[in-house]
Amino acid sequence: MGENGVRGSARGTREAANPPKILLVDCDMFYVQVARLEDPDGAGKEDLLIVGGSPTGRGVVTSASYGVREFGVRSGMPTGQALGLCPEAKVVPVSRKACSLRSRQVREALQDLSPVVQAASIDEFYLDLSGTERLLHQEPLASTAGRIREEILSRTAISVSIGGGTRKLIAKLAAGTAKPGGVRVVDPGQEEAFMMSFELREIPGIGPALAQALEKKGLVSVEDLLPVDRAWLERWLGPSRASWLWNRARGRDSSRVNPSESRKSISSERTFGKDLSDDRDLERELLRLTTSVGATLRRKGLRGRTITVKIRDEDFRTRQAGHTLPDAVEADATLYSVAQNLYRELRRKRRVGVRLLGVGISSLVDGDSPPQLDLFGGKAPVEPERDRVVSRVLDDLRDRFGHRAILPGRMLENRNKDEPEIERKS
DNA sequence: TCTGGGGTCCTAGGACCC
DNA sequence: TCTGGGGTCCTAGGACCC
Repeated sequence: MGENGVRGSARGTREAANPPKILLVDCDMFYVQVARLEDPDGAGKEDLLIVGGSPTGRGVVTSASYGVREFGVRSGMPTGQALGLCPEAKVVPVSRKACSLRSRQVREALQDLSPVVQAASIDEFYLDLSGTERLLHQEPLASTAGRIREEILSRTAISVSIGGGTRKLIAKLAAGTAKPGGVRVVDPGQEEAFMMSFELREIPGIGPALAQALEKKGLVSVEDLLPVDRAWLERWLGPSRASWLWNRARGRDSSRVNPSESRKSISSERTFGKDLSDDRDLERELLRLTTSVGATLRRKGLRGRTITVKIRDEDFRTRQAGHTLPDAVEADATLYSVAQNLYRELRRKRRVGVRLLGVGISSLVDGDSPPQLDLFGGKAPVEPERDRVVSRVLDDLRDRFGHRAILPGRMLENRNKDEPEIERKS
């Protein structure tokens, strides 16, 4: 946090001589690009393209082409509303598989070009090029960024925009001004001047809630905030949030480019086409979601201790319940028995129609790390080895015969007769 | 036209231990 | 019989991001 006393520190002195060189590589309307690349004759030929959920159901826009954005369409907007603004647009579904594949290709290409790469999201990557001056023969950062952009385009067919500066925050905001398909670097020392061109709500970390609270105090732009008395800010927001905001508005950000951010949680959730009330229906969905979370968990070689169930009621009120086990687990049987108890507890408290159901797992550890030992060694394991074996065998069968082939027992009764024949993958 | 799905981080209160 | 703080873990909720 406190970035203020940096001037006299070792870091400050080092930086004055050799300022950090941070880039943010941001894929332009990523989901739209991927949809076009996957279907060059269909989506590839549409100028007005929306990627997202179905307009008749409860879908929202994941990403829209620039042509569509001119009509005021934004991501997160209900697809029906988007079509109201831009009736000519074509809507196609998101292909998560294709998107993660393309994302990985971009990341791998960047890793060939830069020593330190951090994936910040599916379509954003931070690069730290500090200390590469000799390697790059003192090439200006903007030229390096331009070369990286061209290289990524030719190797992955994905167009990116790149922002650069001495801080992640500066690089991120600069990338936003470079879109689409451009490069923008803020020179060292120009950070505060650069920040002056933004409204507070454009600063990453200032969302709708804080932006609105600031606006009520008459603070809309960065310029509005700079002269504000720091002590007043602390009385209003508390010391920690005040200092965060104080620094952000000045372009100060102490976070580093960290290539090895490990995953903290895995979850799966679903909004139903129509609200569900029947517990049998809901528990069947719960089982599906749990199995999906379990499969991801095991595929990544992880186990987890905390299981969470989330319900969004028909009135959009969201409730959550969680339980932490003494040992990390991975088998569907364990996950489901905990999830079912949590689900029933939530339903006992409030029984109305359910719009969304979700299951998550956190407190993750490597699957091969030893279980927590208790001093007397006599504790029964939370999860029988047999259950783990069963889950892994089912994972393997699903891999070979498709995920519809093996459904949990309770689901078999409800299998639809007109589902496609089981396909054998090569 | 009502509001997706995948995440991260922070806060605050209570339990529990020393 | 009464009275401490500090640290850590767990839980629920909420803000925020893409």
